[in-house]
Amino acid sequence: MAAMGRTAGKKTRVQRSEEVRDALFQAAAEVVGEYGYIDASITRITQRANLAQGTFYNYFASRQEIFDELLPVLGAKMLAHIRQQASGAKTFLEKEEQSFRAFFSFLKRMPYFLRILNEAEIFAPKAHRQHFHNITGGYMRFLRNARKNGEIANLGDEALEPLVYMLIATRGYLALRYTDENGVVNLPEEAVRMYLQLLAKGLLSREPPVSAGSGPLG
Amino acid sequence: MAAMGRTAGKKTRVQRSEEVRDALFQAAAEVVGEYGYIDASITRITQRANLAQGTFYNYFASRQEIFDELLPVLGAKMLAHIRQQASGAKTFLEKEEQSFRAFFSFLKRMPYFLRILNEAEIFAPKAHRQHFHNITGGYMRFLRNARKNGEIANLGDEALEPLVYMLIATRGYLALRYTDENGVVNLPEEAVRMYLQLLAKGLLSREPPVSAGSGPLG
Amino acid sequence: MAAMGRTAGKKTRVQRSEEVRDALFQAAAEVVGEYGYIDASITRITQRANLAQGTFYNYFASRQEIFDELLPVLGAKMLAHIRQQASGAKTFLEKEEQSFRAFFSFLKRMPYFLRILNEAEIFAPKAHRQHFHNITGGYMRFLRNARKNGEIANLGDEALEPLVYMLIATRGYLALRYTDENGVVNLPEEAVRMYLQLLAKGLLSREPPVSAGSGPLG
Amino acid sequence: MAAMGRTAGKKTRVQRSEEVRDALFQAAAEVVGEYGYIDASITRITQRANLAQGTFYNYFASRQEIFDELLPVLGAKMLAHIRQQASGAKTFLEKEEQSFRAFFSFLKRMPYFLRILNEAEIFAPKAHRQHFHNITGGYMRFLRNARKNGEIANLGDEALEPLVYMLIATRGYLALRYTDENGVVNLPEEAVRMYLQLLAKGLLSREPPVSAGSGPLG
DNA sequence: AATGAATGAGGATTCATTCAT
DNA sequence: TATGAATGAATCCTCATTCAT
Repeated sequence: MAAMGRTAGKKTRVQRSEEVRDALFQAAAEVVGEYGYIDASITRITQRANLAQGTFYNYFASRQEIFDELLPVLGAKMLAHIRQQASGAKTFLEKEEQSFRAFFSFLKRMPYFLRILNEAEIFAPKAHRQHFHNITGGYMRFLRNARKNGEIANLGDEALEPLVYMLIATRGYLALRYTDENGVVNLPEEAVRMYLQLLAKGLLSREPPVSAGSGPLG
Repeated sequence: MAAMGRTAGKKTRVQRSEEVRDALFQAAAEVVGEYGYIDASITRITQRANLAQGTFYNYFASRQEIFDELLPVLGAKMLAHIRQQASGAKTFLEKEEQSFRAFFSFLKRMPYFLRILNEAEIFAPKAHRQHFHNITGGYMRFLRNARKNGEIANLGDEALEPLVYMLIATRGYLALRYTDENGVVNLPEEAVRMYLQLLAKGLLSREPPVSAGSGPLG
Repeated sequence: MAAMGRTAGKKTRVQRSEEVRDALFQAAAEVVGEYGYIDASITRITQRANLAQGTFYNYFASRQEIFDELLPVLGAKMLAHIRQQASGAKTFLEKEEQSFRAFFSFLKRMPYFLRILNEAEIFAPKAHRQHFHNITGGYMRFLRNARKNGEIANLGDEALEPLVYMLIATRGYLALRYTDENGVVNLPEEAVRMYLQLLAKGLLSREPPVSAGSGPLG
Repeated sequence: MAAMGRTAGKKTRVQRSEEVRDALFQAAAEVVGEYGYIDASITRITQRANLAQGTFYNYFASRQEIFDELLPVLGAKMLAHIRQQASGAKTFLEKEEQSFRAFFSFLKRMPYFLRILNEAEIFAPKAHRQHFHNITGGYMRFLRNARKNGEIANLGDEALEPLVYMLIATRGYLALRYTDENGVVNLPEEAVRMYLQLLAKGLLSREPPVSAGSGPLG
């Protein structure tokens, strides 16, 4: 009995501890998503978690520490979501489309992720670098594979890397562009089509041009 | 002669005033470039400009005011630079290349611009929106023109807009990627080629694929 | 017992909190009394209370907030004191005398009250208005009562109101007049007599005048 | 001719100097009247006078200096006005009435005076003391005279002095009471009557009282 | 482990005053 | 003498972090 009680107690204690930590984490994610890192004060975070200020420091050494944890944890969830969504795709383009769409469906489910991701570059640069490393690494592997399979042009790794950045950049900016004031993202189909067409065929028409005007920012 | 003297004297007064304002502006740009908006304190800015703290408030009503001025002013310089660099290009692709390269050569000349631009989204959101509006507007016009001339595929405006975001996003992320710890940007030629190839032909090989592996983030 | 202990512990926590708040309040009252609102900086107040500056903001949202609290709290004490002192009086004139004297004996006990009261008109206008409202309201009721009882002349409320202002004004100015450089008030008996005589009989002699000189400010 | 010119020039210069000084003084009076001493910044004062900030210090050694000058100068004007208005009165009570009314008619003409007067106690205490000394001195002489003439009761100077304070206090508070939010004073006739009745006969009814209620602030 | 009060460094801003022109 | 820019001291307030209970 006593043993059981102790065991149960210990378990409960660890569990409880994890629950508190999770509550803080979740609160931090929401608060950062709503107010941005800059206004994500310990007060706000602990209030949202229904805890006292001091409790925070039983679980995280500093404000920065929880900031640095946000992106890795949520980024992993994002990757898992995307993988799962894209798992059924066959061809290179199909996979691209599925994972492209999955990124946006993830944002729909976790509206605060976009802000956490964007602002991390400034407020959690280390975490941001790490996240990018993960993302680009995975993407590189995917492209190398497609290259090996002859699905995409035979490009060197030096070309593939900037390409990866382009594709990731694209997702981020489009998300920003199509997020409304309530933080809800709504990607138009045209954008998906355009993205895929760019990948598939580029932009140029097959017809000879008529004449040239001014430049892109001209 | 007396008139000249007076004029000269008055000019000097106004001139000095402008010089001080410019010094503050320049100091702010550098400090924000180095430390980010968040750590760009009035103390730092005025110290760098060799002025007393109070002097700042003779020229700007608040810290936010100078923050809000940074991007518009420097953004205009960027546009001027790009236009000038791309002025000789003839075809759509040439213009894209020139202005693409010009963006990076501008960053070489003004290393602090990138950080000012990136962080403005958070710290000077109004200015950032305006800047984006300018940039995307110009880009749209350019693409419409190319479309009219038959240089690019006949896409609707609903497709053009996401495209613009993709292209701008690309520049920003590549700049980030190829900026070293000293803030110096160094874009490899491979990246330029890749960018242009994507625009010109897309990614797909003309050969039939062998098989498909995992997805892009897989 | 455990319950008692817990209760006691909790009490102590709350108690200490109240002690600190009181210490800040008391310090603020003294500092304002000595230096005036304008020079009652947070630094001075917290130093006098032996607390860190930041502690102030755990108890008051702003400097103005504590300023706004000074008069209501001390004003209530003044009223309590006066009521208590005047409780034994029977006739209208006795009551007037007792409460008149009580005002000054209160100032003896709380030398800083006078300055807090006077300057509140400028630095805590809302509180000052409220205080005046309280005071004049009570005075009006008192006078109406005396009127009903036939103790004083049968005057309309339109006459009573300015009268109330006259009587209150009198107290304030006499306090000012008879406060020395150390902030100690010392009302001469002659002043009390004069005050009561004015109320009782007015100024005029019952003899016919000889002749008239210049005016009051002549 | 040259001599005349020089003389004229010199005169003009002195005149001009005085004009500027007056303009600053007038501006200060208005600004203090509108915003209070605390918000009467050099910037505001000089702006209202259409002069540069620095010009102020050619005429006054400090902000405090002009503050200290406000009340003496305007106070003298007030006295002159009252004397003039009350010059025709014959009896003690007539003189009181006339000068009482004159105080309020002066405030009508110079709405900013009341605030300057009231706040001077805090922001120009020396000037305020001096002003009070002047006022009370004149009032004392007036009362002594009336006493000598047998117009008022035969009171000692020790009684007369508090009396003076009561009467002056009365004016100040009634002015405050009957000034509307636009700074316009409007004294009801009832207040004048009450004031004069108090002086003439006091408050008490000639009838025996019925019973006694609570005290004045009870 | 939870609490929440105490701390104090740090930063923006104001404004009287100085001073070179 | 008029100007107005430069100065820097002074002050309120915020908030991450510490620590006693």
